[in-house]
Amino acid sequence: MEIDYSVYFRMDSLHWNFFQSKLTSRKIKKDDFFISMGDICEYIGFITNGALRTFYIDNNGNDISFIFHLENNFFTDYESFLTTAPSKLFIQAIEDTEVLVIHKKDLLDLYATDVYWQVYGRNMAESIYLSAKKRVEDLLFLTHEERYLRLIKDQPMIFNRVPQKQIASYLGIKPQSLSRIRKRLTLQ
Amino acid sequence: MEIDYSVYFRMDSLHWNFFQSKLTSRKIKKDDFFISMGDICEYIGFITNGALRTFYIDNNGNDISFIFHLENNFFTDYESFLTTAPSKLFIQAIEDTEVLVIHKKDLLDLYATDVYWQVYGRNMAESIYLSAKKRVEDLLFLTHEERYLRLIKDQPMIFNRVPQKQIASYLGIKPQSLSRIRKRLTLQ
DNA sequence: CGTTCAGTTGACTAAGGTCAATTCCCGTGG
DNA sequence: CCACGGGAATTGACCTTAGTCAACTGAACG
Repeated sequence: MEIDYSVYFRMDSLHWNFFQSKLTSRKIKKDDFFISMGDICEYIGFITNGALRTFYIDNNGNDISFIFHLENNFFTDYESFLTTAPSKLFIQAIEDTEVLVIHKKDLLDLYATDVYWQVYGRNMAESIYLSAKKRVEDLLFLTHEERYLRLIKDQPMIFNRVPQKQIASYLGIKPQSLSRIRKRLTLQ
Repeated sequence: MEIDYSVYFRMDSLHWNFFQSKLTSRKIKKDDFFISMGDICEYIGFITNGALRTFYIDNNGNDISFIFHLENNFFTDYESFLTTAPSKLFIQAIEDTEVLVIHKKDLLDLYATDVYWQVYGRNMAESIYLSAKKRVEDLLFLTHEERYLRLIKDQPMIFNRVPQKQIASYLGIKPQSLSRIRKRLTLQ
């Protein structure tokens, strides 16, 4: 049984059939990297199975989670992809993962073929922007505790799949602090 | 003497001439609002003179600066513009300000006319994304003090033009804390 | 069975938040 | 021109919370 992913890509079946021919399937074993710092990211990917984590290693060697990607979601280092600059981050498989990827060259070809793909590309950039803006709002408005509670609400499945210290760095705090926040909440 | 803004818009003169015909000039007096919370933002603007500030009022009534816009830069509530949802923020003139604006309808018309404008729109979305991502990185990686120093480096002119408490909220701290950080730095 | 690493907990330190008083600056009106 | 009022900025005292360092627990895995 073949799963129809066109709904996730928001394409009608005509365009999907064409688009699908540009997609390559790839497996990434748990703990393997899709992108390492310094690489140039030439793909946009979609997870059909498994999970990835995007993270930074900062100047002090701290691992800082940027995004958790679960199945049926897109991922890429969009900055490196857009600017052809060396990536500042890592994308690593949290579990054995299967992805569909499209190469930048193929996407640019599509853009050149038909306005439909230009519109598609613009919508993609716009929706990626909206998620980044939401992240900024979270970081500006919410306390650490509120941020934790929101993550539970938005991505509850994450907590079964990634170690707590990686969640802590996503929230911008140390593992010890997250542990204390959790304790405080259970006592109430 | 008429100033040629085409360089800021990154357009060749042919497209600029056409685009310019869609632009409207508007004056915003100091302290007046370009957008208030609840409005739907239907314009993308460019500042030819003066300065604007985008900010939120959160649930507790706190004023939180989101972006400072100086002359020769674009501004909009891109989220409201894209989604046609009521704006969550305010855009207010810090000084008497002159702007050029294009209406969403006109921009969509342009998109429909020529792939050139589709590409233009995609590039715009992409570069807006990159600035939001940079903001996330700042908020995730830097201490308050480092964020303050980076702002001095990136937008030094801001400090002459907006009160310190508005800068504090941009950095995610209280005015008292910013005052103490400044003091700490002068003592060293 | 022992090693390893994540998570928890404790004691202490550092930093920001809160509340309040004071000073400074600037504009306005007498 | 001066006096006053109001808001911004600073400072102090105190509180709350996160960071740090270290010890301990527990589960996973070889």
